[in-house]
Amino acid sequence: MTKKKIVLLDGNSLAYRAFFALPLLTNDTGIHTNAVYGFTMMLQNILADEKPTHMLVAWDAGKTTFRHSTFSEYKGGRQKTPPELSEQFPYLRKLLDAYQITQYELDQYEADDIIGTLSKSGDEEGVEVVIISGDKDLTQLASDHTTVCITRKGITDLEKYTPEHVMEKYGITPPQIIDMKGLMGDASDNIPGVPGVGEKTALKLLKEYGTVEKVYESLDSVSGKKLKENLTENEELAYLSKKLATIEVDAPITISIDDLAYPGPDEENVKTIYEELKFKSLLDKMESPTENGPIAEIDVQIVANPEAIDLADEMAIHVEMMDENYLSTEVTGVSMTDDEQTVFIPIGVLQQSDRLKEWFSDEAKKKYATDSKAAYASLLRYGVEVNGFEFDLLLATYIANPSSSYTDVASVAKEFNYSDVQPDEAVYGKGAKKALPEEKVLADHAGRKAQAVWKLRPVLEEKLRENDQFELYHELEMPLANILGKMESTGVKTDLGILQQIGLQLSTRLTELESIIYEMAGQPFNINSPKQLGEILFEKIGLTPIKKTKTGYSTAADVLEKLESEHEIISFILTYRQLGKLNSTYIEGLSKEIHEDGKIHTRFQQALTQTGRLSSINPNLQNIPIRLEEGRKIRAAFVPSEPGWLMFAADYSQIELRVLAHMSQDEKMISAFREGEDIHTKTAMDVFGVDKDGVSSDMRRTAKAVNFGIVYGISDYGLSQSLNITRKEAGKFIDTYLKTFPGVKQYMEDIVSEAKMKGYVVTMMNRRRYLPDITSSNFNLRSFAERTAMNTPIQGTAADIIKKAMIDMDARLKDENMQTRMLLQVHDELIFEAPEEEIEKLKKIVPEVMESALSLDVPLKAEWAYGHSWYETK
DNA sequence: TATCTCACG
DNA sequence: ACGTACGTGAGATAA
Repeated sequence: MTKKKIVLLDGNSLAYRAFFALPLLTNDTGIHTNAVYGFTMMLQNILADEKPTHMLVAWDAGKTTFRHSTFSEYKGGRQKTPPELSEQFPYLRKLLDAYQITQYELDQYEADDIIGTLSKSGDEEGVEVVIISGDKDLTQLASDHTTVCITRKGITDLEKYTPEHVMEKYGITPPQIIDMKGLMGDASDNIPGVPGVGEKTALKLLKEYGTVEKVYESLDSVSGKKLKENLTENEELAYLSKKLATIEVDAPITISIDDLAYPGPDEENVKTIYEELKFKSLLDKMESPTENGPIAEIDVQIVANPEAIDLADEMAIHVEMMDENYLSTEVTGVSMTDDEQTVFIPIGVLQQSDRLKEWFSDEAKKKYATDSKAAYASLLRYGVEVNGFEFDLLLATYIANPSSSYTDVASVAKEFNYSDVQPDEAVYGKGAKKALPEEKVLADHAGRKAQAVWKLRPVLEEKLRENDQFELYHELEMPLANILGKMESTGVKTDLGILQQIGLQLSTRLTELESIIYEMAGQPFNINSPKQLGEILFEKIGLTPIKKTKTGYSTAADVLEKLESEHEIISFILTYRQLGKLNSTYIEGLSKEIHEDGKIHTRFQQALTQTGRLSSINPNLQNIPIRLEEGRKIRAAFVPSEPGWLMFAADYSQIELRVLAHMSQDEKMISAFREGEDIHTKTAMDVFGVDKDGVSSDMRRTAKAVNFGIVYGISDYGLSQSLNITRKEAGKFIDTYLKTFPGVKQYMEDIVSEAKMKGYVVTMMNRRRYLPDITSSNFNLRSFAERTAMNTPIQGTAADIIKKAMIDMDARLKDENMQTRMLLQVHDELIFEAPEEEIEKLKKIVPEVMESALSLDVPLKAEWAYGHSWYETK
C-alpha cells in the first residue's frame, strides 16, 4: 500500500487570499466568482503537486472562539468580510463537496486548531502532512513530518516551511514562532505583543534566551534600558499574546485521519458546478483531449459510390472547407450523419451525383447545419442547391446568447458539454503551418462536426423554448439566413473603371496635399502615423495638445478641428486624412474585392452583434461613404448587374426614435409621429418652448443631437462632446428633455432596473442581451451597462423589424413573380436591383412591406429612391 | 498583434 | 471623483 499523505487546507485563509489576489470577476449571471476561481486554481495545483491520499479543508466556526474568552479584542478591528466574498462561500463548499474533499469546522475553534490537532496526530502516526494556508502563524506546526506551505504572492506560488527553512529564515525553531508572536504580536489578529518589540528584537531575544519564559527569567541580563522597561511593564501582555498565538493541538475534534481519505473528484458534479459558475477555461481543461485521453473513435465512411448510401429524411450536415470565407474557399466535401451512420462525401462525388443533389434540394429532407447560410452559399457555387434547413447551430447559439463567440463548432460544442469534436485549428494547423490534411483526417473531422450538430439540436432547441426565443430563432433568423445567403451569392456589380477614375483624381490631390504639408511642417514625415504627426504638430510647431491617448497625443479629427484656427496646416491634414481614407479603404480596398463576375460579394455576419444587427465583412458594404459628397461619389461604382436595370433603395425614417416612442409610450413623442411631424423640429419646439417658426437651425441641431443621445443611453459628457458644449449645458438640455418627455424618462429608469433584476434586456421580438456588469461596483463598467440597457432594446428592435421586412419582402417578390433582387441591407435601408419595368411596382410594395413589418403604436415610415447607380438613389 | 483613426447606421 | 455617448469593419503604423 502506498504511504499516506495528508493535505490540510485553511479554508478561510485561502478564500480570502484568492479573493484579494484576483479582480472582482463576475460570470454572466452576476455572481462574483473570483474567490471560487482562485481557490479552484490553488486546489488543482495542490492536487497535482502533492497527490494526497487524505485531504481536509478546515473552516473557522462562527464569530467567537475560545480565544475571545481569553482576550475579548482578539481579531478586533478586522474589516467585515466583504459581501462579494461572503456570497461565494456556499459555492466553495459545494465545489469541495463535488471534489469529495472532507470539510470540517468546530464550534469555538478556528481552522488553525483543527489543522494543528490533525497534524499532531499525523506526526504521531508518522505520516506525511502538508498544511496550506495564507497565514504565517501556521509555520509553528512545521516538523519532520509536517511541511507548512504559505501562499507567497498571487495564488499559486507557495513557500514551503520545513523546520530547516524556518531556521534559515528566522534562525529559530518552529515552536519558537509562538514565542516570537508573543513578543512582537500580530497586528492582523489584534494580538498586542510587547510594545516596541518588532520582528528584529523578538528574534534577537529568542536566539539568546529561547522562549518568552526564559526571557523573563533572565530579564536582568537583557540589554537596552527602554527594551527592559517595556518587557517588565508588559509581562502579562507577552504571556497573553503567546497564548493567543498558540495553535491548539488537542482540540476536541470528532474526526480522525482515516475519515479524510480522498477518493478524487466526482467529475460530473465538478463539471456541473463549473458550468453553473461559467468557468469556461476550467471546463475546457477538463474536457480537452490531452486531459481526458483521446476523444472517442468514430466510424466515418468516405463515399465513393453515392448510390450506396442511405439518405434519411432528417440528417445533420456539415460543409467542410479550410478557410472561413465560404464565398471564395474551396469546399472539400460534405459530412452527413444521423443515428445510423456518418459519411463524408468528397465535393467531386457530390457534384457528379444527381441522387445526392436531389436529396439536398428537396425541401422535405430536413437538414441540421452548423451554419446554414455558409452551407447554402458555398454549395451553390458547386451547382448544389440546398433547401430544407431545419436547424442551425450557429444561429441557435447566437440567439441563446449573442455574446457567445462562435469561432468553430468545437467551441460551441464545448459550451454545451459536448467534446467529441476538435477545433479547426487542431486539424488544419495555424499561421504559416496551416495546410489541408489528408482526406481521412478531413472526413473524420467533418464527421464529428455533423455528429455534434445532431446531438446538440435537442439541447439548444430546448433552451430556446425555455427562454421563449424559439420563434425568433426559427421564424426570423433561420429564414433570414437563407435570404442573406442568396444576397451574398448574388453580389453587387461594381464598375472598376469608375473606382479607378476616382482613384486617379484622389492620388493627384493627395500628392499635392502631401507636398504642401511637408512644406508647412518644414520636413517630410509620414502623415498617416499619429506618432509622427503628433510630434510635428505638438512639439515642432508647438500647438497645444487637447487630448491624449494611451500612447501619446491624440490627433483625431475632432481634436484637429479645434486646432484649425491655430495653424493653417491643420485643414490640409484633415483633407489629406479624408482623401487618404477614401483612397486606401474604398478605392484600393474595394477594387481588390471585385470577383471574376464583376461583382463584390460581401458576407453578412448574422451571429455577431450584441444587438441583433447584421454586420458586413470582406468587404464591409455597410459603411460606404455618403455624408461627404467626395466620398459619396464612390457609390456611383455600384451599378445594376443587368442591362436596363436600375438600383432601388428604401430606408426607414427615424426607425429607432419610433421604436422608442412605442416602447416608452411617451404621449408627446407618439403624437409627434402620428401627426407626421419632423421629429427633431418638434423636439426643439417642446424642449425650447417655442412655436414652429421659432425653431432656429441651431435649436433643431441641438434637439437632433439630444434625440441621438437618448437612443444611445444619454450622458451629459457624451452630449457635450457631440455638441461641443460644456457638460453643464449638456446636462441642462437633458434635464429639460426628460421633463418634456416624462414617458421617455420613465422608460429609461424602468429598463435599467429591469436589467438589474433579470440580468438581461430584451427586444420586442425577445432577442436577449445579458448585462453582467449592470451590478458591478465599478462605476465605468456599470454606467456602460446601463447605457447599453437603454440602447439595446431600441437598436435591437429596429434590427428585428428590418429583418422581418426582409423576409416579407422576399416572399412578396416571389408572390408577385418579380425579377427584382435584394442586394444589401444597411441597418435601416434595403438596396435592390430591378428591371426598369418593375420600378413602379416597387415604389408601391417596398414601402408597404417595410411599413407593415411590425405593428407599433406609431406608424413606420419608409422612403425610396432609384437611379442608375447606388449614388443616384438619393 | 494592438492601437489609432475613420467610414457607416 | 470616476471618464463615455450605441452598434460595427478596415487600413496604416509600430511594436
